[in-house]
Amino acid sequence: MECRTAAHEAGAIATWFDDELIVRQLLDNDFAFYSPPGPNPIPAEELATTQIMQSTLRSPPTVQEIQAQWMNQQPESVSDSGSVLVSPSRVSLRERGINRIDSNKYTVKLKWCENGMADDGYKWRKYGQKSIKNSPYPRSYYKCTNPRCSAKKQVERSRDEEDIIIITYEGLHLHFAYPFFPAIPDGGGDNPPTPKRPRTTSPGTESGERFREEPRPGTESASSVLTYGNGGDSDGLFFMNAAPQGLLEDLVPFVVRNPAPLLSSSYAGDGVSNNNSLCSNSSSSCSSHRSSSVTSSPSCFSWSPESLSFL
DNA sequence: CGAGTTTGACCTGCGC
DNA sequence: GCGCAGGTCAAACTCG
Ligand SMILES: [Zn+2]
Repeated sequence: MECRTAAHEAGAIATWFDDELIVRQLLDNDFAFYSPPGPNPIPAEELATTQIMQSTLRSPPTVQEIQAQWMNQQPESVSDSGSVLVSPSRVSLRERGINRIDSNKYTVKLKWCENGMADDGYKWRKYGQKSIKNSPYPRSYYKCTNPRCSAKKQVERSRDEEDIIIITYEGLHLHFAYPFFPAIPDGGGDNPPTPKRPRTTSPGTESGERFREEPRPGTESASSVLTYGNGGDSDGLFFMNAAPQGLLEDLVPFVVRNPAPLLSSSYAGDGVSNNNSLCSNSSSSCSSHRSSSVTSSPSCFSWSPESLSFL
């Protein structure tokens, strides 16, 4: 509703390019504090492998990490259709589980994990849940808690594969991920970074609750699956390097649109923000109910081979 | 008490 | 026009 910003509409109508402009404007105006990405001390390559691996255990990979992965692994090219083709293992994102539904909508399939709380760095507030016609599982609706952000996401469990969660992202984030803001007064856009993990909620909710029907013991398993650990909000330093684009999208979109080094063209693509959410966190944790609130996202979110695998 | 979740009601689009 | 299904609202409730 009101949240829906011009960016949102523009995206729907035209292309995300418009959004980009808007976002940029916002950035210029509102995010003065934004500091340009600093050079990454760690070689991208290591970052990719090392950090991501580590993050798997403790915290969700950051955009930076993912970015690095992509940069290293794939010099890919983008097809006009919006899907990205990767080289080495060149598989289109579509094949990897990322599908572009609309100019500003993407779906991501994630493997569900049980405990971790994967946080995509953004806070989400659940505003609805609906049972879907041919699915035994309900779909949850989330909005970014930032009042100026129109990003939304829908989380539902795949009826075919119970351990797969399908997340549909819609809209761009017009702000940085929380962790990224040190102590910004506020104007920043989002709320100040929360040092503690207030409630990371969503995790529970999304999947937890809805899916909680049966907390699946760590199904995550898959070896090549990237699972986000939780790190709470903290890790989300998404886009530290990603310059302005950082705020816009999280990983996927990022990847989608900038398969190439995002440093340059940044998001000219379409945008979408994605976060990930999902997973329940086991009931135990999240489910506790609101475990949080805002959540970030699900507990652990893992990119399965089918979805996105950086490794 | 504030922030977030839950959940039924309401709204809207679409097919018949 | 009607009914269904999906999406959103908002009051009530929970938790820290
Ligand atoms: Zn947002």
